Amino acid sequence: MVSVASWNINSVRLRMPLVERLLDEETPDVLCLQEIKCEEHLFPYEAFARAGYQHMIVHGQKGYHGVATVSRLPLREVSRHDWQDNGEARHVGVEVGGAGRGMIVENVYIPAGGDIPDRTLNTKFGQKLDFVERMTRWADALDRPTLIVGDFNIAPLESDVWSHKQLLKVVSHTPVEVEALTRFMDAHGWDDIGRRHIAAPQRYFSWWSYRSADWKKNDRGRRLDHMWASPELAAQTVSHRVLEAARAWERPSDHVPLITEFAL
DNA sequence: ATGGTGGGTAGCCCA
Repeated sequence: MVSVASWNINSVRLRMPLVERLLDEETPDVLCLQEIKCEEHLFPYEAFARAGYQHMIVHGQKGYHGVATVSRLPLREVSRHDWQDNGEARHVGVEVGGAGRGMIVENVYIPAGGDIPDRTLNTKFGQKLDFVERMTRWADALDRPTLIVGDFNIAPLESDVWSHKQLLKVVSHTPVEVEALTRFMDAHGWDDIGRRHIAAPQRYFSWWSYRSADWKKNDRGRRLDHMWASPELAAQTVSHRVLEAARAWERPSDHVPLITEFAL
């Protein structure tokens, strides 16, 4: 069994106690973090090593974005793409286990894309679409079973949001974003592990805005975080969970962790 | 229709 978790942590240094709680309670073999918000030399390497996660691949930058993959099993970095071509740290790819025959785990943080869903009025929205388009070209050439996880910042299905109708013009759920993400899915034939285990139209959210007096009561969530795999790898999944309780932990991230177990 | 909160870091950007 190998388990992989993904979590947009929104500052790894501030929320290291929450990360330690997750590692202690769930003991995933691999944890992919997004929005670590620190440079590589400021990453809390010692705390992860103390928790039993001695293998760490960090792609950080000052103040914004940044991803890290930590593991109890040996890791080897295989790629570090800049799909936006602007120097932001939003991806790292690793191989878990033996070189050439281990599991490929791609950890990605797709840009949020700003507030206005129009690339002529909002550069960031165009950058988001271009980022997904470059991912699509990359996925088209993949030649190994791969797992890709992270904050995609797109909720593609109607049941991935609290109100399909009210979010159609809200960045993260617009048709143009969903179409771009669908092209990415089709380029490799990715299997959406989340929806394999919690089939639509069941409620499935991974993010609730901080800008709500009571996130739980209103439950205006969205599924922005995903775990997608090559079909042969997805067929080996035995469980998938959304740790919704983590949204109520002390000083929480606005995202919650996802965990998938593989029978490998 | 609007603004609401949170994090990093230095006078705003990003989510």
